[in-house]
Amino acid sequence: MTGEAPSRGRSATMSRDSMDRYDPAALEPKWQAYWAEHETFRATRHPGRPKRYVLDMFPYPSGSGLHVGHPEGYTATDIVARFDRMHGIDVLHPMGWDAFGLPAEQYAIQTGTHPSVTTRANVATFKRQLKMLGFSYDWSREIDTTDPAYVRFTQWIFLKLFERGLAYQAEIPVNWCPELGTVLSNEEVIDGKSERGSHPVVRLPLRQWLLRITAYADRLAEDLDGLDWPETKQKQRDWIGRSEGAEVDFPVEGRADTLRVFTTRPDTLYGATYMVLAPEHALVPSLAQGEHREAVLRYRDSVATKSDMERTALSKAKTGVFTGSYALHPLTGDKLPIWTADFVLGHYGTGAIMSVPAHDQRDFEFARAFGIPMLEVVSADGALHDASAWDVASDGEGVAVRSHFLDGLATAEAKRRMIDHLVAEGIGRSRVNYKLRDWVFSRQRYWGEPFPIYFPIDLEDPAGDPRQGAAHVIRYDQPIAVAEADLPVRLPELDDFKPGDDPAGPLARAKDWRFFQKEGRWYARETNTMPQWAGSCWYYLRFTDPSNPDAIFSQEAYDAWMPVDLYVGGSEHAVLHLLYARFWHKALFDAGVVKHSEPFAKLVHQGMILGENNEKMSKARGNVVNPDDVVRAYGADALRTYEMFMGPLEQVKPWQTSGLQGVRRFLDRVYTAATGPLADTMDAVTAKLVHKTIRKVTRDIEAMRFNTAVSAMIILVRQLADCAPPPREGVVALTLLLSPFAPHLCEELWQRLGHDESLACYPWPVWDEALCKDDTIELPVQVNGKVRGHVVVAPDAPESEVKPLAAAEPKVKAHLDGKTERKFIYVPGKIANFIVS
RNA sequence: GGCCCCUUGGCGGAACGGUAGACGCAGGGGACUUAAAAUCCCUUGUCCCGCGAGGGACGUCCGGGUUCGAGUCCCGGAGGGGCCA
Repeated sequence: MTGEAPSRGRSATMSRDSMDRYDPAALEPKWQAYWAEHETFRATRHPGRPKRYVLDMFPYPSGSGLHVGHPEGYTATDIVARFDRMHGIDVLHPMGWDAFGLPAEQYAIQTGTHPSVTTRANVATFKRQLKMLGFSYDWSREIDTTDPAYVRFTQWIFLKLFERGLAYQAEIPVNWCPELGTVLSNEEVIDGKSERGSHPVVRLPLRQWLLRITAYADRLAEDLDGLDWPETKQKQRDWIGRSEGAEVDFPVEGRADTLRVFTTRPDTLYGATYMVLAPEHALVPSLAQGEHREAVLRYRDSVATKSDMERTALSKAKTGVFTGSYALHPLTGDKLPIWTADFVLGHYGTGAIMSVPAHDQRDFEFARAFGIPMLEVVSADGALHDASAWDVASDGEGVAVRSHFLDGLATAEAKRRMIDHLVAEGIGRSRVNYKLRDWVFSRQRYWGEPFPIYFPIDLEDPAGDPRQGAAHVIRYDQPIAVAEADLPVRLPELDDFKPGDDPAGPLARAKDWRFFQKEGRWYARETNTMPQWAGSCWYYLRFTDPSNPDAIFSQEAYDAWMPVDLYVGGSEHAVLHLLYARFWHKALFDAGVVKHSEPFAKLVHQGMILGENNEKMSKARGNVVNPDDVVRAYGADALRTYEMFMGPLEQVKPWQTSGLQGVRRFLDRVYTAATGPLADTMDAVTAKLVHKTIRKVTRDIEAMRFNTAVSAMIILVRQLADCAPPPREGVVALTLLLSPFAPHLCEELWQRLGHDESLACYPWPVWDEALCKDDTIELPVQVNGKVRGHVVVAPDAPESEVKPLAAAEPKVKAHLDGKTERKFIYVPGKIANFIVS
């Protein structure tokens, strides 16, 4: 029977086959409809049951729809969610849309289509595709960050940050992208170009909203320790970039000014031979003296367009200009020339450094380039050397030399003593510096959350109407929070979404929206909008109570589901989204809104799926695989199972349609085996394999090793099909084991096996440990570490039994003859090894 | 330049320090078929010896080390990738 395979010819003449065969195109919609109708995956808490919150990073619904990379992580979480439900766990597994963002707005600018229209259409496509793949989301919890009901609480959180002094305005040099008409965060600028679209970016001072993430720098770094996260933790630590050191004040010769520098090596202070200011440092123009002035200013202007990366690359030739001024060494009184150079950044530390060329590579190269002397003050061996003879700086630790009261001290101790001395003299202090900077939070765009902030207006003519263009001054220094009851502040309708040259952004053109009168006084709304990160900073919280009309969520809902137990998404969000979300969560924790200090207990990054040619999938490379096509040709279950079978979840791996074909063949075999006649008894060998497979698949899913779980099931179905007919018990077990991977197929088989209800909450099969044990094994026998033969013994056979057997095995014996035994190693169940000579 | 990760057949990948290459793909051979597709079965790391059964050597990027035993642990190097500069 099983040998009589169903015919599945491609040609029309053969398609009249009436035999029962696996037809995902019919099966999959059937079960999707069943799940929707029965609300199979509605998340509800049952008293006394454990809970699990299994979360995907929700997508930006782009115009091009899902690509095969999306279902990778989504399938992994879906398997975990389904597996947990079958273990009697209450599961929250939601999905939503991170729907604000530039592409919809760019499209609006080009076509005049309102971004909300584009967004709605894109969401519909994404939702259709996700449903097509059979993910067990609780769709009643779907959220959309652009929904005013959601925006209301994004704004509410902003007000919490504002109240707590964590949101503030500043006139700061920002990354202005004229092409996009907006300011970009440092993270969004790559190589002096916008991350999106690669447009040039220049630095301009603009009024911006900033979030004081630096106030949380230490906690963001320290609390990583308790999280079950991958290397991402180290990336975040590096990004925060905590460094301990000292601030030192250097008087400027002949002036009242002081140059304050930050250094991680206060122990090298006696080795400082010159000073460097960032070209944008406030004192640069006034320090540029006499004949140097013009060159300094010209140099400063030439640097304005360079990116931080270009400026600080170690490999690049050092440039810089002498200002003509001198600082005085705070301990020796020596004159130190003050230079300006682009390798010093205005926004790191104090924007000024003391240069110790003997012990810092950049300082070393700079000093070399400009003939500045260098002085060794840290010696690896305690002896004195001539630094000017070196090829590279010596930036390691050692013993202080030529440093007066520090001489002979090891670096760590020398740092401490120097800081004590600076404090005593009142010329310096211990200081922690961070690479992390406050988060530029405003964008000059339309399609984002409006700020719930407005400002008073001073009118020249008290009777004037600013909407009509009456002369006025907006008092940006007096921001006022919109009352909670008035949230959300909705976006005005516009028909022109272009950013224009006005850094106030397109909302500034909606005059009726922007200006309003209250108790006789005119006010102006903030016209900036929030960046796309805002909505994704807290969506996991809203999923616990997505349609609560009164509050961000109820305490019961929060307690029911938080924290997120498993969070899966791409590693491209390792520092941005994941750091921002943790920051908001901690601020909400301090505000008493949430009860956990961290939102995401366990994090996993799925690896990217490359095109069949091993390159990143992209339209330009023409190697994009469309899930719609795959599902049409092979079925959603085959796509899901294949993506899990490709290799370890975290790994980058290339798509292979032939591999997908192989998985489809596997599903065909399962269908064929399960839908034919079944036997009510099972032989011992098959029973053993069934139980071993249950154990392996269970453990593999728990460890998220989905690829090896699939491989175990492939082996099992072969064994079952070899039985004629296949044993019912084995087929039942396989159906349950495979169901998280191929849920449609397995629901169908489950029904055919005589069940009226979905298997979604049917208890997961359990294995009999006794049945998993082998009675005998083929124990490999080595001679001097090389396998020479095998003996069949019990796994736990004693050495006294194994050794004579092994020695007598002919092939082993041949290698033992004439040799003297030195040692015998026996690891029961693993190996026997004769050491002879 | 720094930090981190990776490197196993023709390909994707398996392997608590214990028989390297499970499973899948691709390849070869066969069954079924008028033929093809589909399906099923066998086979497939490299080299050497042997008609054959079989036997042997080599083999997890390279060089060292630890160990009875190393793909796995340690040190050094090369190549690739990620993040940061």
